[in-house]
Amino acid sequence: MATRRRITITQVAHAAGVSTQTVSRVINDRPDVAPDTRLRVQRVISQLGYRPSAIARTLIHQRSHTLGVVATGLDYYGPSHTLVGIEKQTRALGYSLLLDLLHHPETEDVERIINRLLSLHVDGIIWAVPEIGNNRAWLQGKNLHLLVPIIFLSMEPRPGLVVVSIDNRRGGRLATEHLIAHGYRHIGIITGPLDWWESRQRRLGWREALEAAGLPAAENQVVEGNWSAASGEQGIRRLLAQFPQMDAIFASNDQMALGVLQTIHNIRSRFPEDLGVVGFDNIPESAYFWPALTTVEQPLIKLGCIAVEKLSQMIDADFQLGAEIHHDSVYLQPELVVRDSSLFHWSKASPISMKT
Amino acid sequence: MATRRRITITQVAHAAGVSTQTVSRVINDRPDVAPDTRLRVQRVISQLGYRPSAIARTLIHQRSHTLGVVATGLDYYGPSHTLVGIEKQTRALGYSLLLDLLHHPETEDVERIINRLLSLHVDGIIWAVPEIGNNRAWLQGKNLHLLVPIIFLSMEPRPGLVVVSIDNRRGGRLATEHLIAHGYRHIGIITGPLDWWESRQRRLGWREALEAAGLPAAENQVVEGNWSAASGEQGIRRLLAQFPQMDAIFASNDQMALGVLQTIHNIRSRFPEDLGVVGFDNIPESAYFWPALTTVEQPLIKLGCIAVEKLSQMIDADFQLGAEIHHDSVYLQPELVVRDSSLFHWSKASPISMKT
DNA sequence: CTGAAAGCGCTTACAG
DNA sequence: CTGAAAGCGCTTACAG
Repeated sequence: MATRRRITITQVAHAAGVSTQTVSRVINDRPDVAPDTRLRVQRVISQLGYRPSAIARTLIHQRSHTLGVVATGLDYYGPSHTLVGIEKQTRALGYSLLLDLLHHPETEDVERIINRLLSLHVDGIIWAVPEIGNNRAWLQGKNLHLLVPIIFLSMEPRPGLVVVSIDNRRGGRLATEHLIAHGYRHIGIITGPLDWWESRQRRLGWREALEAAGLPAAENQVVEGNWSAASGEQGIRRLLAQFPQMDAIFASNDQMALGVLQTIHNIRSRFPEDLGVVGFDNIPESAYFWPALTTVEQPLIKLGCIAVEKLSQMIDADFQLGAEIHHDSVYLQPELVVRDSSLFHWSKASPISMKT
Repeated sequence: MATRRRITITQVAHAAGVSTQTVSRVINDRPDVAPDTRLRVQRVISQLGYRPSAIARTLIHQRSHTLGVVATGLDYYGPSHTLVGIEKQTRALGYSLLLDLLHHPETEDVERIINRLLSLHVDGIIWAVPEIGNNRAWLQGKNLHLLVPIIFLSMEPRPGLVVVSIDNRRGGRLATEHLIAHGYRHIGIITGPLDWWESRQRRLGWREALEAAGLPAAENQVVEGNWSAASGEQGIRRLLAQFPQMDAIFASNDQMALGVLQTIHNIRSRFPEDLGVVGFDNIPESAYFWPALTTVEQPLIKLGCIAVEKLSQMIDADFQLGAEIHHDSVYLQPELVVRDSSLFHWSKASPISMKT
């Protein structure tokens, strides 16, 4: 075993009968090498299968061309989709990606993770963990900037931090305004867990839309879910009890909306003639719910891309490779996707949903 | 800018008035350090916020404690769930994870990716890309073993390679046997893309079950999908036309099953009284489809964990840290999850699906 | 118990 | 156009 040996520049130099500097010049495409020398070296390189060590280069250049991403909840559509965007742009900009998943995003020991990332010389960090409860407390007193450029996803803007978020509040407003525009007047909400910043933002949007329309937005119209379809089911049952005049519901994600739809089918006492339903996320499945779900689409891939893009600019500025840029936080706008679930009498509809 | 400076061992040594060796001994918990020296050094370390460079250590030890994972399709449940398992076990074993996503898993230039991973000194690679068409051709002629330990997920076993897979064939059989046991006799299938090895395995299981029961498994019972709900819809429509006596259907994943369910609702000409439906994957949503979907659950987290576990053993053997182990390929067994969609007359059911 | 020397794989001045 | 020397941050023998 372990006949596995890394070919080094020294071996290449030796085999080609030149110094390591010359090999280095060839690798890095420097012009100051005699054409035949270059050719000879190149031949030896491909013959030996020489691969320059990025690790050694990191040590010299004090730059690893590696980014660290800290994420969580990859079993949900939002986080995994965001990660795809992050990875894509990371690669496009020539970086490698170190992945860290939190299993307890509210409580996990953040210190240890950052330390590991720093010991690996990452050039920057993407903090893709949702803001939950007090899980930003570790930011207090820390002077992160002095350690490494870092960009945050989906959290409340804070002075001194660069944050890229979806405008969840706007999303909640879009969903609710749509329902109002279609004649619904008694609109309940199943929120996400309310210690999530994003959940509160969506609820805020819901409330603003109702108030702007002069409609009630009372406590009995609100139920808290936990993003799961099961909590959507519990939510709708509770709402039916405490808000019987309800004629529409904004579920804060598509899974919970799905739970609502199934429950309506199962109960089939009062509806389903006239309960409007809007979700949030536009997961690929939602177009095939029964009825097809009206929902709010978030530009998640774009979110990941822009985060990496900005982080890269911060890094470059740090290395003085680019102009000094002012780094503002950014909000990306979600979009409403209208389908059958928010149109009156969808349950009777059949031509509406027919595809060819 | 760039007042950001990494604290080095030299600075710590200087500040503590000792040599770098002594600092090194303290960091690595060596016993041969005078108690007061140790204390003094430790204090300087935490005061300065010194973080030993994993990069420098990699160079010396010829071991990075980093694994590379090459994956794809993270927007689907299977791949992202598998990644969660991989990351979890990677962390548990003290490794870091370098993530590479392929955007064109059938054609992408694999050489470049492996080269990058090798230049980053990964200790091992997890190849979590499904086997599609000829996308294992690059294995030919390569002596990967000589480069780095590598483990493959979900592909046809090949001599000399270590592979960990879900037993998709068994899964297809489970699904079909279940339908047969519940009285269905004319069972169609919507397969995944047939250039996927996993799709073919699931179809094989379907066929075996039918043949074992003396039931027909003819070409007109088979339609090829592409994993999307939309292709499920197209699939069921085609099947209805070419296999009109069909009374049940095995959709090779839950998304396609969802497309089937919605289409049945939309058409509502012949059924839905009596079409049994079974999916594959057990995505969290499937319990809330209408009707709740019977499906086949794959132990994906476990798949990821076991892959990393085995890879780690291969690495240790390579470094002669452990005994020489014989590395067999492994099949993990999926399990059937029975819900309403495969029980007669589910569409009339309501008490069945009632939850409290 | 402690430290001067050499080296991991590479690159950056510097000298010729 | 080319190479000997020094160094990135750390550790491993080796000597005391």
